Amino acid sequence: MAAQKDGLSPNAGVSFSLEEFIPFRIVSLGHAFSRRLADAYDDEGVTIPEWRVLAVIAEHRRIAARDVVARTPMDKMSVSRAVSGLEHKQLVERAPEETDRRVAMLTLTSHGRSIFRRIAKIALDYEARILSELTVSERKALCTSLSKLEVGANNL
Amino acid sequence: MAAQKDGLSPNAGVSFSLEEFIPFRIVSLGHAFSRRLADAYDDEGVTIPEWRVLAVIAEHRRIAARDVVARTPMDKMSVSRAVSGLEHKQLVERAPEETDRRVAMLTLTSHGRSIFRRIAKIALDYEARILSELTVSERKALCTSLSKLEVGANNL
DNA sequence: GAAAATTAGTAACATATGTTACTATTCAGC
DNA sequence: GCTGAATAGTAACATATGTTACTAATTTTC
Repeated sequence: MAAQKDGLSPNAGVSFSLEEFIPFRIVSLGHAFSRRLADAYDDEGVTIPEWRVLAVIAEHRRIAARDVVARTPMDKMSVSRAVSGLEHKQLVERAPEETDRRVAMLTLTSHGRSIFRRIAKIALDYEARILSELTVSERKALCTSLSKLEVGANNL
Repeated sequence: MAAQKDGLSPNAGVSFSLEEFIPFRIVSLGHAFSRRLADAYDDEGVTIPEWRVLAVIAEHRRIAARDVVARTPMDKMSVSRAVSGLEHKQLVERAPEETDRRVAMLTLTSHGRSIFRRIAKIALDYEARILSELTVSERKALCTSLSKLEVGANNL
């Protein structure tokens, strides 16, 4: 199991195992979550980026697209596309801002709110189920570690 | 900060904050890692899926494409494409298996090994830097929590 | 207060990724 | 040992995502 260090080893001098590489494990875990949650989105006819935008608008009630960009890892093009899709499905409304006509404030329609609630319910249930595998102290440790990693990921 | 529970709240009855939703935080963290590590791949002219395949071959010395599929969250088409790319760049060689001519065994060329070592070095350095933000016990707890979540993500 | 720089958002293009269906080969059952 | 199911891998297509460059509105600077 220990890595060979002789010159014949394909990875001579570097002991690297993808399956033990933490960033890879975290990315893979994220994929697994996404795949699982996709069922909930699909059932409601909503894509992943659309769901994210929906959730951010729901949380803030009224928010400009650029502020959605600031609160997610999505770029402004993804947000633009997601908003168009949501508007088409009549889940979101754009209200041009009088004081700055470049920005449009986004709000949910009542249909948008009910879709949001249905997906959020499923998402929270799923989160609760997977977290229930952890002890309370493990859960707390995970949260603080995630916070530290979030900071470090972008600054180190 | 507490969610309103009256009927006027856009998320009445559901207290959901995307930024606090653990699966979302893990996906976002994965994106941040990928973005950071992409610099190392780009410098060597290798894509993310190609790097993953490279790493798995390096670890096993000699492995069939289907077994790469089994060891990563990639589907067989992604692996097929990555292998083609790596073969084109002469980082990987395919050797048709005599006992079953459907499968081709993959090995690294010496050039492939040196590229692998360079990227692995950068990746391990990056991992070490971000993990250095955690205490030893936090690191251990993270590993066990990740293992539990990996199991739960696909089964719950 | 006009010209230059900045910002919000989108269009158009290129690239990447997922999906379906196919070929070639091997395996299983009879 | 022949027929039907299974497997490894890929081609061709559809969809999604990232990138660049643009428009329109606003702010800044002189």
